[in-house]
Amino acid sequence: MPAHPLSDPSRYLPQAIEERWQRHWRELDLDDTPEQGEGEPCYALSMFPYPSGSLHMGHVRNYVITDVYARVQRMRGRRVLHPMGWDAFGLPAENAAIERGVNPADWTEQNIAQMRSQLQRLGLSIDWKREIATCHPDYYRWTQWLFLQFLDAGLAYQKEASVNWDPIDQTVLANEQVDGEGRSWRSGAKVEKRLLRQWFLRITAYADALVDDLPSLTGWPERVRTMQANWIGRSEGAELRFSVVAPDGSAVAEPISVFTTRADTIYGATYLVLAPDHPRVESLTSPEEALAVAAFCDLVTGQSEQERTAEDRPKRGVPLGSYVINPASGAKIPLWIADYVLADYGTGAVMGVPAHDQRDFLFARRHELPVRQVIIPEGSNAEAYLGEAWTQEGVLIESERFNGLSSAAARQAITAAASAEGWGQARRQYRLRDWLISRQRYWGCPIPVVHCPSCGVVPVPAKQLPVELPRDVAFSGKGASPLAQLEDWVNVPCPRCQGPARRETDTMDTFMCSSWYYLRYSDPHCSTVPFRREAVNQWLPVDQYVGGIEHAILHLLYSRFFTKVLRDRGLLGFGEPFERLLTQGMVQGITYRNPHSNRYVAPADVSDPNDPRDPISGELLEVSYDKMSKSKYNGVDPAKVIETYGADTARMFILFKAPPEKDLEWDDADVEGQFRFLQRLWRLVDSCLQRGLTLAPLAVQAPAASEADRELRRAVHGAITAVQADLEGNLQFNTAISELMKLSNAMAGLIEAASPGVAQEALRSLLLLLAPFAPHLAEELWQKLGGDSDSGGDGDGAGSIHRQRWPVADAAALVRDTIPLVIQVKGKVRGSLDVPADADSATLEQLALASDIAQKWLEGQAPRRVIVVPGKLVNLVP
RNA sequence: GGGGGCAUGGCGGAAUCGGUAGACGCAGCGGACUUAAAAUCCGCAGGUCUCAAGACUGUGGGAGUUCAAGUCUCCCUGCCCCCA
Repeated sequence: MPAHPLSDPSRYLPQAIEERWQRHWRELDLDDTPEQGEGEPCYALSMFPYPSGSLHMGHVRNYVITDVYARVQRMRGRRVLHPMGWDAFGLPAENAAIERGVNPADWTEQNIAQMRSQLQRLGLSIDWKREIATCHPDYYRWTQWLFLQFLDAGLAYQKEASVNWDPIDQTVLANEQVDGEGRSWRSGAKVEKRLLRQWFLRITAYADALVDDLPSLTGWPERVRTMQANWIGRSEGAELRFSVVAPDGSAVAEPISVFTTRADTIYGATYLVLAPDHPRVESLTSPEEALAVAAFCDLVTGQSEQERTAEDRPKRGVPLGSYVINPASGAKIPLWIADYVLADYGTGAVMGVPAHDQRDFLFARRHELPVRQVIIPEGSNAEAYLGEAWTQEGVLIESERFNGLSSAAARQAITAAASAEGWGQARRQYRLRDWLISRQRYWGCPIPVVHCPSCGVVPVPAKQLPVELPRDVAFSGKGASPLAQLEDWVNVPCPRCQGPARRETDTMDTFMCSSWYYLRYSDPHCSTVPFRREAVNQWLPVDQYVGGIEHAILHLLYSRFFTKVLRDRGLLGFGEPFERLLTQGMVQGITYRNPHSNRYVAPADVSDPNDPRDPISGELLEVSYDKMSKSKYNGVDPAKVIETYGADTARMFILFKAPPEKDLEWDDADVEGQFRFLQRLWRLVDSCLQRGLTLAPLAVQAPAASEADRELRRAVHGAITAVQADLEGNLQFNTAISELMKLSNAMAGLIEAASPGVAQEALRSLLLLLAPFAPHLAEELWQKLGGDSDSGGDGDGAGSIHRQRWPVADAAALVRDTIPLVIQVKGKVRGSLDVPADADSATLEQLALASDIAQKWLEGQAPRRVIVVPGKLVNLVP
């Protein structure tokens, strides 16, 4: 008769132990942040989630990675801050309000409660006493306070701007929230251009600092640094001024400036183009062209920036009827407007050099403008010119005093001449533009200013913060922001003159809220300032930040910007928020697609995974691993996995299956395999207990002498060394876990033959190494073995394995008497030989030459050359 | 088009400095236990040839440097990501 599973002590039942230990740890306040005491502070941070209501595998991966890091650091004696919070403002809450009539605040709170309890089942060592949510007034009060800091510093301003308007969500989007096809990142709608008065943060003022500090971020992936540098897009060039000839032939006082990185091509400029919304278009349009120009401007207004600048689109434009003078050659060239020139990029005007710019070339050909070649490839002649733009560097021709110069030399010479003669100067240009932060939405942080007819924009005084979101609001989903419709809330006295005034009804981009949350965790309940200087300077910069690559530009750039501004305001003692960054890969689910019907099939409906067939038509299905999503039926619910296998298996699997930065393919069979490993550990400890082996102090310490003892100690200390190496530098959890498997395999074979002291050391080390990865099982086995009775004299050690110190490898245990020496002949491995570990090169050479292997392969000849790599191999070259 | 990255068994992935390629796991195969199955335990396993011992071959393809190349250099092909 088999024993009842629950009463069978030889079975590992995670459900029976995990909740119990989680309760025990809470009672011990195990995860509290030690504000004082010994040990270096260490800040381990995961990117906080949006409280959508359900935890997905991407979250699990993110938080487990950070948790293992945090637990290892604690065991190594550091004081660790490991907090969690909620990026809680945003559109889904408001959409829920519109669709289902629930209050966004209530909806969000419910979701937070649900996700928190799901997270807690993972056994994360998070200090929940420091939990924050960006939608709570005691948090967003400080977001508003920080906004006022930006306002005071001249870094927040309002501007009438052509903005990205999302017709579905009825709101304005930042450039970063519009994808390459001109669609909203959230609704997927084609974005339109609209002219509205908006709030901006002057991130461009920090463009240089944001680029220049990138090389110092050595703990960041190269990829992310490159992406940020490209996003900022700094280029060195020149601003050149063209004087203007009005349609009636008269000179105009104000010249037009262009920015170019190719000042060397100035003699090739045969026309000049303004953006259709450039402020001078109207005044420089001749009466004859007025109708065509107005029609063209109308056409362009409806297009997104991406549409206008796409390379594969025809370059459309119309002439204004005015002319400008090429400042270098003195030639009179026509002035045009074209859709591919953007008003807010550079000066809103570009010089057209068709011979040396592909876009200009296409435009010139379409509109029959002259092409004038002024650069030739070095070593060629002018005749070699083909029917395409020559966009590379070369040597100047047809450029008067600059003929014969190289492109690089000419850029300097021409810029210097322009500067001396007053028609230009060197200039830096950025792709980055100011950050649009206004949102015409309810569920966001209100912008704390009042518009007064007599005083203008007046900041809400700090002591009146927060400007609270009113709770009772009607959500129709149409027209203006719900806040704008609340007259009671909108109408307030001006803080300065007390006259009637109106509140700002825009709320902030949620990226504002998430640009400083990592500072708040240092003292999350402080009610006098957003963060105390001593607290942030103690804990920050963040030692290890973990999150998805999708934030490589948005969140990570904004956070760096905030940090630098706050440093310059004297509020922080550092200029970069995140010292080390790990961008974890996606979790992908097995995806079955019918290539004929183009429909997805749920894995549960596929009866034989080795021969996947459509359950209806019987057609062969295509198998791939894709990002988990509802529409592909390929999602795996973390709650179900925890229910079936326990949190420890989920944690181990997710860490073992792939290196953290790589995409991870979820595979049920591999999860099963991971569960089996934990069961083997359980049985290993169980069999030790059966034989009376525990972690209780031994009365007599027998000297470790047997071969089994030496071998076991070698395995133990080899594992400690290897795991240590995997956790330093790049966090290689996958190989760390494989080392644990190797150790457990070795112990299964050796522990019975080992003496009690050595066996104890092995058990103890295995469990300590396991503790960060599978905290519940490690604790259970530790307590079963009576580990606390052997807490090594550390008074703090009692109560939990998680208060123990990380094991230290004993180098002496790794020493071997003999090692296998590889014998190569002409670089090919021909065999190996056991040799004394401490043999010197000369001895190794002699041993190798005397070996049977050498006899066989050298056929009695003396080798021409012998290479000895001590401890590794001997290569004999005949 | 520009920038960045990747390519290793049936699969996920290992392999500090150039030094025994394929650790660890999944799937597979064989065996033990069992009436049987599951679970568990033991073993095999890159490919080709061979009864075997063994030999040859092998890290996307091609060249090069080296005593020695998955690792370094150049070229090509394919895939992924970012920006256009």
